[in-house]
Amino acid sequence: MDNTTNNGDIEKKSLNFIENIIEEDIRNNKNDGRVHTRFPPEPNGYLHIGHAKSICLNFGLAKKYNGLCNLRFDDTNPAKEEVEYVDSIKEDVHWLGFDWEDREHFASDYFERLYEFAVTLIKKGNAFVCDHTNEEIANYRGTPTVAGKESLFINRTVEENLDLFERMRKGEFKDGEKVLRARIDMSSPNMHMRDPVIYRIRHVDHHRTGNKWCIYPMYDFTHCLSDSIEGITHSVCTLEFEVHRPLYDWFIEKLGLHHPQQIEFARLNINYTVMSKRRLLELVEQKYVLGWDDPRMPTICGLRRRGYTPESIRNFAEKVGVAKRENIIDLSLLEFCIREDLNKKTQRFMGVFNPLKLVITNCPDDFEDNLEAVNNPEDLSMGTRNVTFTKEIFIENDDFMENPPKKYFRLSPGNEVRLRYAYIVRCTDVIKDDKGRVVEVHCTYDPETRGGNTPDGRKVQGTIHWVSGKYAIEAEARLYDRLFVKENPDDKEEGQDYKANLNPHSLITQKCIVENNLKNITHGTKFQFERIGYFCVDKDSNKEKLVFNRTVTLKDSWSKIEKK
RNA sequence: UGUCCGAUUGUGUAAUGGCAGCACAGCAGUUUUUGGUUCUGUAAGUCUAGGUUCGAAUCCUAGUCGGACAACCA
Repeated sequence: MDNTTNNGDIEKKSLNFIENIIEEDIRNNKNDGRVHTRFPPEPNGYLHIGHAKSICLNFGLAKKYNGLCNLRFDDTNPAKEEVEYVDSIKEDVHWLGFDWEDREHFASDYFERLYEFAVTLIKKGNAFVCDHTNEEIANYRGTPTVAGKESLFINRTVEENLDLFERMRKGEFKDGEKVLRARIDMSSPNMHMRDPVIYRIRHVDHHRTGNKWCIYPMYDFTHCLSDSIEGITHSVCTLEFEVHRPLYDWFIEKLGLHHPQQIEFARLNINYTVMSKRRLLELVEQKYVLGWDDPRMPTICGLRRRGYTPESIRNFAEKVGVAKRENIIDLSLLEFCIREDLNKKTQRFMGVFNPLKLVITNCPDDFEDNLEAVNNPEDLSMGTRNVTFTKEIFIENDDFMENPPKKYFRLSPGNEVRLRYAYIVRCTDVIKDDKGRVVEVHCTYDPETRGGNTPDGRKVQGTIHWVSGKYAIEAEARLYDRLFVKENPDDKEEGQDYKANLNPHSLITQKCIVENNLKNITHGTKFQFERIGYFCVDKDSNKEKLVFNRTVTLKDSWSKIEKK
């Protein structure tokens, strides 16, 4: 793709290594220049942001090269798979913004054809039925440095194998009694080529085929053939499948089928979180989090509930790049992507999280003033709203200091501060309780500064947010932070596991008081509390009780200054 | 002590034998009725050793470091 820069030069946008391969294939008219990818999840868990990278890659490649991308469920292990997961996966892929149209496939749809392929392999002498136990097979396989030994059943005749395989299908044998194996090379340095099992007996109902089958094909056999059946051209997967590629190619070649090219890239990792299905499942099952969609989880549904947008995740997937090198992405990049998106899109509101009462002493008790507030300074077309100013208001506790350090721009005794969209006030008195804590601040307001303007041109450094004591409403805020305290959750003491690094403060629930314009806000709405962060309305929210999730804080350069 | 893969600023990612660039993070400023945003500037990198070449991050050799592989999981 060519981009024109400011000075009119044509700049070649750099390609990742997969795009390079594809463009080379197109130049060579391989597959008649067709590009067809697929996203092949196993429905045994919820999708996470690592899958999002793969989804964006596969669908993105198809789109970029005018090709197609299929959604295919790799559902060959009925013991672990459920419809619940199928549904959530479809929902998440759609939510991310991708459409597989009528190309929704299941490996289980191919069971009959896969069976026929296995029969062909047997007939060609490339597969045999083996009676060894699980344990024997493992022992015979050898180790990466020691060659394996051939199965005692490797020399069965084609007829015997055919008969046995058919009887396996008919259910004449118990689980584990027999398997079908590919006949390759027990001394291969690649463990996957040491006569791998391709069919096993499992008398278990499958979520789609019910009790039709009691033998199920293994991944290596199923995946390449499913790709081939669907006419996939580029089969993109993660690095750990690199050693499987010779097997992938072996099945395709032995059966003489359309040959997709498997290409491996490095999976996504992000610091301060975990990304394996096993661990995410563990966090859910052992109740370290509240569910798959807990906003602290790196799952797609968790990020969605947290307030992330599909655009921000797609942009993130773009920014992390695609390569073969192992990588750990800074969480700050993800945060950058969501801030960038929400900054442009969301309406601003004011809310106070740690309230301090502020009384305007020079106005009447029933003073009320409706002030105009800009909804989004980044997008004036989003209009304005009214906020009501009253004699008693609340400000953030942090926005007042009795003995402020240098460079503190907010309220302190004798000093002025601007109340956002309202007036400039000067602190005249501080009321304390018997323990010496500040419980109330008295100010005078300057009526000439309505709207926060300074007609006299005077400079007021600080602007703080506020809510009316009379009109503000209460809400629950759920403040989320990183799930783990360590960048690498595996960085742990001897004898502990990664869960010891769970952040005890990853969720803080607290009350806040917010402007009453938020009263009728609906589930899913995203907005910014000025000077605090981006929030969204949680699904637990209702008319009686508003619940807001903090998606991400605003960048906070004051905290850096403060530390110095 | 096997096979395969990888190694570029703190983190990612480009440069396809010809000026090591971009983003995030950092730092210093600018602008600002959000200590947000914007804009500007700045520091920081080719794992090591040989070789090929006029010229090497790129090609070759050896080493070092990291990862993957020994489910009837995917």
